[in-house]
Amino acid sequence: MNTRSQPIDREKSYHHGALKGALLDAAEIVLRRDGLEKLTLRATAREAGVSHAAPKNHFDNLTGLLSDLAARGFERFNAEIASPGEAGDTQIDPKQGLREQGRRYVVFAKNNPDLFQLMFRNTRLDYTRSALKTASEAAFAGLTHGTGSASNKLDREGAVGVAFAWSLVHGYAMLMIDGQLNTITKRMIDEIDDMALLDALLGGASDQNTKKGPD
Amino acid sequence: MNTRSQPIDREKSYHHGALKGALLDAAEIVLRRDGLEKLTLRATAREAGVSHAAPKNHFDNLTGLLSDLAARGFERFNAEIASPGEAGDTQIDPKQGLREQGRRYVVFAKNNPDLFQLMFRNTRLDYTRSALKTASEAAFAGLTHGTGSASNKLDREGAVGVAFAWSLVHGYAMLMIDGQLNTITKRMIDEIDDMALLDALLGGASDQNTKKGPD
DNA sequence: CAAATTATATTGACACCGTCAACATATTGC
DNA sequence: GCAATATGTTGACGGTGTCAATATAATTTG
Repeated sequence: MNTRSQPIDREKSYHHGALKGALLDAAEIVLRRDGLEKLTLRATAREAGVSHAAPKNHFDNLTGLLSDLAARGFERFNAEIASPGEAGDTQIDPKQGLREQGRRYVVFAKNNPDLFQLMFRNTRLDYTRSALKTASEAAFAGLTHGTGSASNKLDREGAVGVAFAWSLVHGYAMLMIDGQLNTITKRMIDEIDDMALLDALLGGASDQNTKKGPD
Repeated sequence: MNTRSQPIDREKSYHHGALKGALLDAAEIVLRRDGLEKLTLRATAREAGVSHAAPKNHFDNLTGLLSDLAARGFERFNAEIASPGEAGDTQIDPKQGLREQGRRYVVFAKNNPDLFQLMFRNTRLDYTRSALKTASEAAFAGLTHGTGSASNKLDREGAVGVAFAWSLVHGYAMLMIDGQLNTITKRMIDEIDDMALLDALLGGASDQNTKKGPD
């Protein structure tokens, strides 16, 4: 209770200060530690050390919390997916860039499986919420940009290209997360890593000894 | 509802007769009518007209009910996906057959979105349950068979082929179900149907006037 | 500076959920 | 007919989201 200097010291103050951010942090912890199923309003409040109804003031309801958390996810997603060559626009090979972007897509899903499912699973998400709306739209715009269709309008060929690339990596990520990909890798003569299979799948014949798996 | 001549008259009998099947039927109704989120043990029992704890005798817990329901889904899935040319083995063109199988995959997802998500979403499913185990294994075997890799063991090329085709259609189905595909179709100059886009995506240049949509 | 107002957090209640134990009833085997 | 078993019901528990009522902090206002 030694509150001094700063406006509030937290710890034991009735008011928490910036609770919204703290709740999102707490939700992220719960999501990563206990999984998407256990991510509840009350668990989040518990993790943040506040009462069970405190989140209502900041998120209205569960959908609000999940949506804002998904928005955070899309921001990270954007930062990680956007090819470094996109900012500087110094691409060596457009096809190679697309492969790299697809690889990052799957890596993100592998490293953040619960967050990934939260972001792309429709249920309990409100895409009209400003935070989620802007972040997700930026993500989708980035995807179309990555396939070469920079314009806002897509012709038939461009749409097919985007849908093709997106479906491929998204399906791979989902099958991988849900464990169904094992039904393939387990039947292989010489089992290989998830990411190695992805490289073989994306690369055509990019690299032969794709035995690396830097998670 | 006027069942007679049968062993029990239902309606008001304490024992229900074949409750397990009736519960699965009820669960299917709830799933289709109220969605996967609302599919609960109690809602199923309510729909079947029995007490809230009745399902426990037949399914142990919620996982049991969902798993058995998913098993039913995989059986229907198998019946619908397996190409008619597979039994008779009278395929015109293997590539054409694969396209047709992929199309059926997406059509199944479109017609049974909640069931599809139940089947392929890992959470709350127990794949070691005999019913689900056999049905799902049959489904996965059918998929590998469809891509030409009939053997139980997959070489590198075969595995890549299966993973490629599966990821493509699975991703498309998921993006379609979750509504994210709209971000593509809405940006198209001339908007087209989900299935038309799929045809263009799968077919390469199979058919030009793919405007049919027999749902 | 004190009072009024607003913002924020707590408490308690409600209906729903899955799950379990205790009980009641029907079916089956002897 | 009676015991044993299978099946269904009832009631309880702790968990959940959500809401209304309350309490407290922060801010504005006079």
